[in-house]
Amino acid sequence: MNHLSTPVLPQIPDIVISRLPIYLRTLRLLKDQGVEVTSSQELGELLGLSSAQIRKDLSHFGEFGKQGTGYNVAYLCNQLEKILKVDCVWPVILVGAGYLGHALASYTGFEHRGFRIVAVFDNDPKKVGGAIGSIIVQPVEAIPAVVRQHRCQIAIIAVPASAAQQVANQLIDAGVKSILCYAPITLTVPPNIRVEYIDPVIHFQHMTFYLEKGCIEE
Amino acid sequence: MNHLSTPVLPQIPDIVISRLPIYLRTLRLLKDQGVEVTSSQELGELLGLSSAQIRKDLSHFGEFGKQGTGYNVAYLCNQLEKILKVDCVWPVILVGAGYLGHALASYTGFEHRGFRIVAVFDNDPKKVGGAIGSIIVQPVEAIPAVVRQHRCQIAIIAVPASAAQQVANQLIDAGVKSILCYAPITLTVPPNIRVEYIDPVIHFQHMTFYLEKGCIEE
DNA sequence: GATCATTTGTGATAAAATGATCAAAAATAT
DNA sequence: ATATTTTTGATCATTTTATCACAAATGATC
Repeated sequence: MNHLSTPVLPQIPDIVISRLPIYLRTLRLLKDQGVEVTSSQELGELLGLSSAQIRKDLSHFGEFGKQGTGYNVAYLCNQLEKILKVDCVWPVILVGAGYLGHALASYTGFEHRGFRIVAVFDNDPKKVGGAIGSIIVQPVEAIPAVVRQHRCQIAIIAVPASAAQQVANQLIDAGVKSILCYAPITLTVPPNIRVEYIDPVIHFQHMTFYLEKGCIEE
Repeated sequence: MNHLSTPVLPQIPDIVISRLPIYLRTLRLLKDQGVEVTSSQELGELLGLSSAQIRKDLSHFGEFGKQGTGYNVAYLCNQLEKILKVDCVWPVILVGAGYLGHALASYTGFEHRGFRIVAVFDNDPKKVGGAIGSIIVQPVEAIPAVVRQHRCQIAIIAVPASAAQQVANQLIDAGVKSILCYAPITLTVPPNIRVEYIDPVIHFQHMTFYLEKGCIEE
């Protein structure tokens, strides 16, 4: 192998990617407020970040600003949406029709940010066939067909921790590539599958480290 | 000021703190499975982290393991719970009694991990007075009294983005020190207030960067 | 049109986090 | 008893991330 022939493609740090959606969220807010131009400094103040950080993050993808002026809000929104590939609507499936599943399936804020829950699954026969808004809850056995039909790459797991790993396996078998897991458990998945987690207790326990101890009991 | 007199207290990196709850979550799982001893390597494999990382993180707080053996699961759980101050139950208040608020208030998984939702608030008169499990929804005006009564330092915001900043202000005025915000917005708060955020769309948009584009429309 | 105040994008620098290595200790096998 | 294996905690090296600082560009002001 000739190392000279290996192309050095500029690998963008994941930590940079993880900040882009935050930038986009705030830029959309500014846009909705009618703000036409902003600066890395203003954005930084809104987000609690340094202006240099924001400029450097954006510089990985191109030059979006104008010296002396700043950034055109609508243009930068558009560019970030393209970079993140959310200039479209992605189909998402949801497993788990408990309270949390209901809350997620009923949430109207996904669509305009690039996502739509297209199907809900549960293994409880009492829940299957029930409706959440316009979506009918299906049995988990229907997952593969629905994933294929919608070419769905993203799934949400909103089942109890005890069932989460098995559900994850079924989703991966069906072809899902990314999972957002609300179950308080770390999933074991192949390296090509991306999992992100939402567990409020993790955040609480992070907070309490910095708080003065103030307990009810125990 | 004499700089020699300034004690160099070992400041523990926040990124280390943020991993401890993950360790604890998995250790509790092992404990529940009857596992008595584990190693940094086993834990690392379960969590997708290097063993060195786990050992170094723990070394900030003391020596919890035994060479050649590893870590006693129950003991390490106990120590982590002390470090994170979750060897007790913290009162938490919740603002927002929509679908999400319902899901959070009904969730039974908080208590054994150190947290209890003690009150729910909403500004919608149609929701005030209603019951979620054993908790009666109160008007937001009652926040200060309840915070004082329970010495509550932690709050959850589960209201629409448009109301979140105002709710945050009310919570901070009432004495809350840490906020878990489910509204898709970055809050502006004084430097002594800690805010953490949960927004599934941020995770989705992070995922799509790495996926092959596959859209429904737009 | 010259001057001044802003603001970007970036190379250089500093700081932080991670990973590799290893002696010492403990348990197990021989 | 001795050798072997395992595993920690510490140190050192490397990589990654964040910050600094400034030339160049832009628009506003005089």
